[in-house]
Amino acid sequence: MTEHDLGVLSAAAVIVRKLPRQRFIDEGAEAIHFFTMSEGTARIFKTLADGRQQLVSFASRGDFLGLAVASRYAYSVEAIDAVSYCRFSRPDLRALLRDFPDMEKRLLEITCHELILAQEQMLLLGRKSARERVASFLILRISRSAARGLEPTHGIPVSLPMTRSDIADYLGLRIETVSRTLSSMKQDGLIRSDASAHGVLIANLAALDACAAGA
Amino acid sequence: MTEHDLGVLSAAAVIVRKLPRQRFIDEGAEAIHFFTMSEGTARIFKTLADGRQQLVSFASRGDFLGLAVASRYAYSVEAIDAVSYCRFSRPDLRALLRDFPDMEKRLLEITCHELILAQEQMLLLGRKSARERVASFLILRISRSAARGLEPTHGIPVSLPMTRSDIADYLGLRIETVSRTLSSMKQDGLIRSDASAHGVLIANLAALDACAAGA
DNA sequence: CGGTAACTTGAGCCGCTTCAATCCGCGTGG
DNA sequence: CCACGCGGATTGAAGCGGCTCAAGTTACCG
Repeated sequence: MTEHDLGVLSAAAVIVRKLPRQRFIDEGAEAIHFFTMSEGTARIFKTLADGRQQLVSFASRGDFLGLAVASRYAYSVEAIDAVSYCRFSRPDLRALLRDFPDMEKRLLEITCHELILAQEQMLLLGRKSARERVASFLILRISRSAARGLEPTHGIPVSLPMTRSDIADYLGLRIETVSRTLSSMKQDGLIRSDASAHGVLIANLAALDACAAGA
Repeated sequence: MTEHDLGVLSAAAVIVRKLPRQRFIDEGAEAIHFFTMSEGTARIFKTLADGRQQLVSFASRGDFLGLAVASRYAYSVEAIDAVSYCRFSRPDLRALLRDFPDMEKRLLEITCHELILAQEQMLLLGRKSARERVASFLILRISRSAARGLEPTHGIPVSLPMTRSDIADYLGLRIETVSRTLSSMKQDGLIRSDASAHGVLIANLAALDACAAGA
């Protein structure tokens, strides 16, 4: 979603702020609203009866939430850090799509792109080993991390603002496995520690890439 | 996709037939065409370098193939049984969308629905046990199997036209695990054998449902 | 500094995979 | 009509990758 679209949308929408851990979409609830993220990061996830969770994706600025063909939300969404978003009703969305026909095309493009990402994630969840999953995740995160003044001597910086628990729920692993895998990758010189646990430096991108691809 | 849409599309398209095992979309190839399935069943899948496969979905009559935001196909597609489909070029699709504006809305709806299915599958692949996966799969197949003259005394018939290998690749398991799980479900009275390996009868839907939901 | 939540590390276990041996169904040809 | 062959399915035994349970360690915040 472009900055221009966001502008148009926010004019018709209510702006809402949420603190970390607050939930603002509930899987199975009546789908009344649509949302576009304008600040922060949120976790989109599904839950099984006994509490097992699968994180379907991370949402950040520009992402579209509240997707539902039937009248109920297909997933829950919680703020990871401080989040703000635009909220608008289904009738308002319909009006917007009428007034800005290009937006429908864009919406289709976005949804197709999400579907492709979802399929890539199915490959990861169904067929990749723990190490391959973590490698894939780190590579995915490169684009999300501002590469300001990159210094190849130390490695490509990757920020991991979410907890290990979020990463584990995203990769279909347990937190211990994520932690162990990161340690083992440090051992093998693939990555290096950044300050704190919420960031790493990629020391050997080629090797990490090969690992992510399943080689 | 409705029968009416299929009619409109087939008027502008080339109709092609494929025999079992023939591939007609190649992951990574230039995405020149779009496709709509008109007969048979196909496997949509992604592949890793060493041959591991993840089946992303089964395609049958009315399903839309060739999705690609970038210019390359995101997955491969192969015929499972005898398949026929309509093929048309991207410019033709654009013309169709111009001439039938409602089709874009429908395309968006279809894609949203696929995305929701994909997310459900992520939950399955990331968090469900083998038994829960097979239970989920059988329940999913109920709707695909014509429930002609259902006889609750013998169980709800479910047809499994694909091989165990396809099921395994869809569920992120090995064929041996699928086979063992089905046997164990028979043992436990959840399902019964139909004639041949390509069909079962669901004997205890409630229990199977509970299992699929992770209870 | 104290307390808590997040992260790391270790040891043992379990579910799924791997490897291997049948078994079954079906089409083919003698 | 039956023997044969072949691909798919089933079953068995052993191994291993990721999970579970548990004990530290570190980072963060009052």
